[in-house]
Amino acid sequence: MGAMAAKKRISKNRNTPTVKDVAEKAGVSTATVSRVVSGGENVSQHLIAQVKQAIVELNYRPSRVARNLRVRKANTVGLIVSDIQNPFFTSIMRGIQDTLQVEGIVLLAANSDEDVEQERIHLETLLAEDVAGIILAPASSDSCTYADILAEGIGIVVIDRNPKNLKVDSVLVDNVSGARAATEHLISLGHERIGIITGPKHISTSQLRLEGYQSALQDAGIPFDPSLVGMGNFRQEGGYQVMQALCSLMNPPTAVFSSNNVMTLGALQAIHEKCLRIPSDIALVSFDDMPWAASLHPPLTAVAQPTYEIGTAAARLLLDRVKEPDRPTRKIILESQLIIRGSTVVPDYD
Amino acid sequence: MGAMAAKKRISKNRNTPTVKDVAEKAGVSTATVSRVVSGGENVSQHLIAQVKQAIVELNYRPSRVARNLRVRKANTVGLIVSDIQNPFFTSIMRGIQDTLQVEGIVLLAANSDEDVEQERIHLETLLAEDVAGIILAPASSDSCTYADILAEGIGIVVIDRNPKNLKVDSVLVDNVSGARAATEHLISLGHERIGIITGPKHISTSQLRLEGYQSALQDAGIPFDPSLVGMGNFRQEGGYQVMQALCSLMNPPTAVFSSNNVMTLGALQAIHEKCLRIPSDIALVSFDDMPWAASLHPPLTAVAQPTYEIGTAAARLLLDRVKEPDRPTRKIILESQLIIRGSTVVPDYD
DNA sequence: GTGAAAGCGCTAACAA
DNA sequence: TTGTTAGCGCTTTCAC
Repeated sequence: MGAMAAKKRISKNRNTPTVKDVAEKAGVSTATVSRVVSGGENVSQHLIAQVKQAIVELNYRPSRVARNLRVRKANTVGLIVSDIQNPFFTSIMRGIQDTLQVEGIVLLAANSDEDVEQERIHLETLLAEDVAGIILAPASSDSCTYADILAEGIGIVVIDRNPKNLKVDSVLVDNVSGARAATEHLISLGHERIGIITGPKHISTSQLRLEGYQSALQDAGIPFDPSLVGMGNFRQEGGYQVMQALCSLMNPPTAVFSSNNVMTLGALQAIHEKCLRIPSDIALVSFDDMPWAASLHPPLTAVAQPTYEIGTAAARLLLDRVKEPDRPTRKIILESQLIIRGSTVVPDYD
Repeated sequence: MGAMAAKKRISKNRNTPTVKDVAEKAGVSTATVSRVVSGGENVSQHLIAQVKQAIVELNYRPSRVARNLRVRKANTVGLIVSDIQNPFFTSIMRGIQDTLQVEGIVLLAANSDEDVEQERIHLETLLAEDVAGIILAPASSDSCTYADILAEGIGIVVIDRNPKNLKVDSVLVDNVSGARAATEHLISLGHERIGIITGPKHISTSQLRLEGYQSALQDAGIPFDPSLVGMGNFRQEGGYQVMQALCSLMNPPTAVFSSNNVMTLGALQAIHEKCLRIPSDIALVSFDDMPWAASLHPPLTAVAQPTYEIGTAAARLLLDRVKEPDRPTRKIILESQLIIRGSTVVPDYD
């Protein structure tokens, strides 16, 4: 009975105490410990104090995974993006984390590298990991790819891209109108030969941005010239190569719309190498506003996407879905915003 | 016995099948199912086939969390960085993920925002989440902050920064020599008034980079001028403000060393606003090489850190530590590399 | 108000 | 080779 009894009673080899240890130390049952941990409803003040002390003394920390197993409820959410290094996605991730943290949910982050096979592996892993739900920037536009995942009955929300016919919650940006705004801006400045650096055909955002570009041209009565369209790969080299090609045209464009942020970096390199001046020799607009855009010389005109909000909205949709699995699916479309800077317009000095 | 018996036997309300369901369907015990799932040792071909078929038919997927609970072994690792949006950290994260994925380990990523309190919350969460280990870019240089975490007996490796007297594995970059190389480079170009934008005093990398800067000056016999030292906050505005201040000096520097990538973005803005030319009016070197560095005009001279390797090394250290908790701690110091571009040197056109 | 006991999905002795 | 059983750490009826 001596409180000083030199009893080192730690369950198992690992030295982390369990409910059992706490119960023993406090002289109560594990049920009581559990009650105290979860708020102390229906427990006498007396025992609460006793248990709390034992908890402190043992430095007890309840295992969430054991709890989750018991209550059949996960507190993890999975995220799969195509490029974790792209500021577009990290900002989204930030929004997701901030929203989930409030609910005590942690994020398992994975990277598909735009590769359907990798994506599939990660999806499997996350399912096996018993996540509460998954937020996904799909690498494939083919909804069949995700058919069996959906059959799994797990909450899923797609962001940025939306595979056709996929019946899930989604958070998207109005790519068409964003691209149209960018193109119209160039047209309003008097440009008529406007190039575009597009992304891979199979990615919906590429298609939609091209669509916006084309519709702006059409509305302005400017004929569409296929030679001004260069397909990049959403990577830096892609932007570089396409821009080089555009500049080498017999009749090069006077302005270019780059439909993704990292391709813009490549495009800039090509422009600098050719010693062209922005915007006088060539004007440039980019889809995606990035932290470095304002630090360029001249600063970059860009279509800003509400990245952080995409993240918070997606997280919220997922939480709702988990709570209410049978609710009708929702599609949230956020607006982009054209931010005009020096890469298209020479600033007035009055 | 009819295979067509319309028995919908799914355990629990959630419709995901368990070992039990598979066992029942295959007409074997759960133990056999478990054996088949884990490789099929000591199971007859006959039953293996039977079980596998049941698994496919039910679309069974073993719960890793249940498994982990049973075998007392986690397959998650936690990562806490101070800014998940900083390319420096995303690249590290990439290295970590690529290394862990091979071992079937998934990453729980969290963001401390350079805030000790947030960091503490995340540490607690990760511990409760029963992670196998934690990779941490510490927000505090005070090792006391982490004392009780270490007492937890969990594997932990720190990256980028190293709190004094903290006995854990670490992966660091040689900040002093990196900063010295940058400064020496400027000196070799004939600069004598060299400014520096430092980070917060309490972050070790700030101190060390300042140290490298000072030692280079000293070696060159250039007196240290405190008015040329401006303390930023490792954020963009910080770099902007410090650069503005430096440029407004009676006798402004002819070159500046910015000791962190995002502050460099702010510095660039300030330089452009003042319509100064790089490198003729002011030369600029940055610690951290970033994807956009080569796309600037002129491209940015920078001290490149082996970010991806930091990640892989940290992951490897952690895996080793988990396997062998009592091994002596190791400190890995990686070299940085000065990449000379146009922001310090006008390229030759021969 | 409190405890005993069952069980979440899984694995690992131990028996057979 | 296969099944029975106990138990990982936790919560939650159900008795008392």
